[in-house]
This record gives sequence, C-alpha cells and structure tokens, in this order.
Amino acid sequence: MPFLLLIEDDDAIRTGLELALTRQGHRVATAASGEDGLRLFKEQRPDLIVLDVMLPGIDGFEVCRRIRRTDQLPIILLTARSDDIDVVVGLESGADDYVVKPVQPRVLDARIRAVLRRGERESSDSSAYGSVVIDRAAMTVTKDGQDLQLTPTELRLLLELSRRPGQALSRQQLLRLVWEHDYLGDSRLVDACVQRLRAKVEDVPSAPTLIRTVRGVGYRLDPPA
Amino acid sequence: MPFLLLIEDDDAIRTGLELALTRQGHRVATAASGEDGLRLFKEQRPDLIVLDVMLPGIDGFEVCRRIRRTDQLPIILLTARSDDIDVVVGLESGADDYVVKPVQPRVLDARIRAVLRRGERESSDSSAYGSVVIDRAAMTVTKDGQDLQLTPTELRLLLELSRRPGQALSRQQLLRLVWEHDYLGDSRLVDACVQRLRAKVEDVPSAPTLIRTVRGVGYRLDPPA
DNA sequence: CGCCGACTGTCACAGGGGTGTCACAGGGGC
DNA sequence: GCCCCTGTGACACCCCTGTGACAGTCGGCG
Repeated sequence: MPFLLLIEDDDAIRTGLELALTRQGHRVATAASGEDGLRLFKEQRPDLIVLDVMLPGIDGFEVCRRIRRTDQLPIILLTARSDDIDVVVGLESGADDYVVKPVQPRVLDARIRAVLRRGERESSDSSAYGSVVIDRAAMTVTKDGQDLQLTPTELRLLLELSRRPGQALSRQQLLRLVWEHDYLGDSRLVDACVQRLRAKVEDVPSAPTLIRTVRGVGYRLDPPA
Repeated sequence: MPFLLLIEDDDAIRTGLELALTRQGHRVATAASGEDGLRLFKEQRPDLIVLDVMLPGIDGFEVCRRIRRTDQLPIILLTARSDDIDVVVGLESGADDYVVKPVQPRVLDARIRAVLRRGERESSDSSAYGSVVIDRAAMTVTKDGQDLQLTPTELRLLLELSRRPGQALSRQQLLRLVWEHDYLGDSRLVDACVQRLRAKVEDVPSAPTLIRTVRGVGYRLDPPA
C-alpha cells in the first residue's frame, strides 16, 4: 500500500484530499506547513510526496529542492491555476509531476499511481547484496542461488530495508512501514524479526554484515561493497 | 532484426530517434502523422510501434485504439512530460509501455527490447515446464505427452500464470485476470482452483514444484530450472 | 581501567491467521 | 435430464508471530 505525505496549508483542501486518497487505498500523512512537511518526511519516509507550492514560510519549491538534495523519492507539485512559470520552476526544482488545482481526487490518484509505476520500473526488479539476491517480482530471496524461504513479515522487512539501502531506519519507522501501525510502547518485536531475518540471510548471524545495527537508532541494510 | 515503426510529427525528434534506433540495430520505418502511421502499419507489418501521443489529426491514443482493434503487436507511447495528462488513458487504450520525452535513445532501446522480449514469451505457442507442456495454439496441456483434460477455468488460471512465469501473483490479481471481477470478500475460490489444478499438473500435489505458494502473497508458476 | 546503565540479542511459548482440503449444492452445456 | 464444472463454507492444521523475560554487549564516565 503506497504511503503518501500530503503537504498543504489550506485546511479544507488538505482534509478533503486526505479523505479521498485514503479511500483510494493509500496511507496518508499530512502536514500544514513546509517545516512540518520536512520534519514528517524525515521521520516517516513516505513513498511519495504531494506538495502544495504556495505555503507560508518555506514554499513548495524550496521544500522540493531540500528533499532532492538527499533523496530521490517522487514528488508531485500542486498549484493553483496553470502558470507557465510555475511549471518550469517546478520541474526544474526536481518534481516528477505537476498538478493544477482544483484537482479531481481521481485524477490525482491516477497521477500518483503513474509516477509510482514509473519509479518502480526504473528501480530494477531485483537487486543483489553480496550473495543475497532479492527478486521483487517473484517475491523470493535467494542466497548463493538457494531459495531462502522467508516468512511474509521477514520478506516485508527486508524489502522495506532494501528500498533504502545505506539508510538507518528507526524501530518506529520500521513498525510503520512493515507492520503498518504506530506503536509507542517498546517491545522487542522489530529486534526479534531482525534476528530471524539475520538467521536466514547472514553468513554469521552473530556478526552481521548485511543488516547492521545502528545503536540508539535502529537498523540499516548495507549496500554491497 | 526487429522492425519498428516510429510515428512522430516533430521532424527533429523523428530523425534523431530514427538514426539512434538504427544504430542500435533496428530496422526503422517512420511516419509523421497518425494517418500515415496507420497506412504504413497495414502495409509493412512492423514488430513494434513507437507512437507519439500529440499528433496532428488522429492523435496517438486513437491510433493505438484502432490498431488494437485488430492487432496485438506491442505499442510504446511517447509523450512530453508536461502533457502526460493521462497516463491512465494511455495504458488503457492498449499500449504496452509508456515513455516520457525527452528520452535517452538508450533508454528507449532498452524499453523496446524489454517489450519485445515480453511479447515473444507470451506469444510463443507452446512452453514447457518440466514434463508439462502448454500448447497455446491447441489450448491443451499435456504431461509426459498425455493430455491433461483441464477444465476451462483451470486452463485459464494456468495460462495467466504462465504468462508471467516466476512472478508471484496475488489472489486479488488472479481474480481479476481469470475471473474478471473484483472481489473484496475473501473466499477460498482461488485456492480451490489452484488445488484442482495441482491435482492434475503436479507429480505430488501435496508437494508442488510447479505452482508454488508464496505465503502472504499468492501463487507463482516456477519456470523450468 | 572498571563499573554501571542503557540498549540489543536471544529464546521459548501461546495464540492467531493463512492455507490446504473436502463435501455439497447450484448451474450451465450437451 | 444428466453430468461435469464451479463456487462456497467449514474445518483442521501448521507455521508464523508477538510477547516477555533474561542474558549479553556496548559506550560513557569517573
């Protein structure tokens, strides 16, 4: 299920789109300002951002540029009225698509799916981490050619980690991404799952080289050397 | 050597792509309008069509639909980023892929080869999975040379799976592909059909080697080793 | 250098959820 | 009308999963 971040200061539009997008089967987080948006982006790591251009404080273009400095995730810009200057600046600031308000939720949904599809195709269906190969189409993970029989949760955990190689993800973020619920109480849930995953994936589970522990933070999948 | 038809009204882009694609080892015919394109298509019967969306007269979507009324050859749509108003319409009008201009010739070439590969696999009249042979022309499935008397639904299920060998398909996707309706409630329908299919196809139905279960996802037809 | 606290690894177990299986009734084709 | 196919619900089974407790490890600080 796609996880979106919607940044829009107008309360009516924001809640309206949030509702509509949720109905279309997305998970949606929202922010009402550029600052909040950037913070939420860093915390929650959405798959895609829908970003209003006219924002108080940091405007949409600036938010877009700042995100693009470090990350490649798809961004759809939202703006009132068609304005050629906006289109050019928008695409130059690194947005993947550009939608003019007022927008039909169905149209926005179609654009979102299109951009996500495009991204999926570009990020190849399989990736290799040393001897471990992840095949997203077959939903299998092999090690030295042998099928690793991961359980659904283990597989999801590995997939989410592999979508952000080299980036440390907190337990909180992993809970949201893999388990899709916000926990506050700490349990050893993530750790236990990581342990089971390591047992299958790592050469020496007690000295992991793929799924590294980032003390005080969480875990990180190391890209191949 | 693949034979392509390139339909694009902008002279610079058309000649540029023609040159590039020829260098990549394709034979290329070109047309500058939808009408010309359709005529050339009927005359020359290319293996694949690269089709611009914005054309004077008959536009790309319409060309696509007209071709699809009678033929199944692969079509790649070409569109400028600013007017990708409807990716959805493009894919729904029957195109196999969708490329945004400006496009690197190497990228276009890669897409062309990918689509052609996909097409070859699908259209090949028969394919073998171990001792099981699927004959799409005769619509029969044999095992060790013996006809397997599949029921219509079983056959369709197997055909859909075999169109995407090695790819895991969810129950949801299979319902759409085989039964052509969107269910939300879960029933054991897919499972039951898979079970019946396994009973005929597998050597040991309780330990399937062809139609594998992907826990938490769905099913997958394993390609021959 | 050693202690201490916080964080992480590990394990066993009980509960739950997903899957395989089956029988049966309705329906459609010959 | 007969028969085969198909969809459904029930049920059992097994694997997975979440939890809590405890041991182990790391880093900081005196």
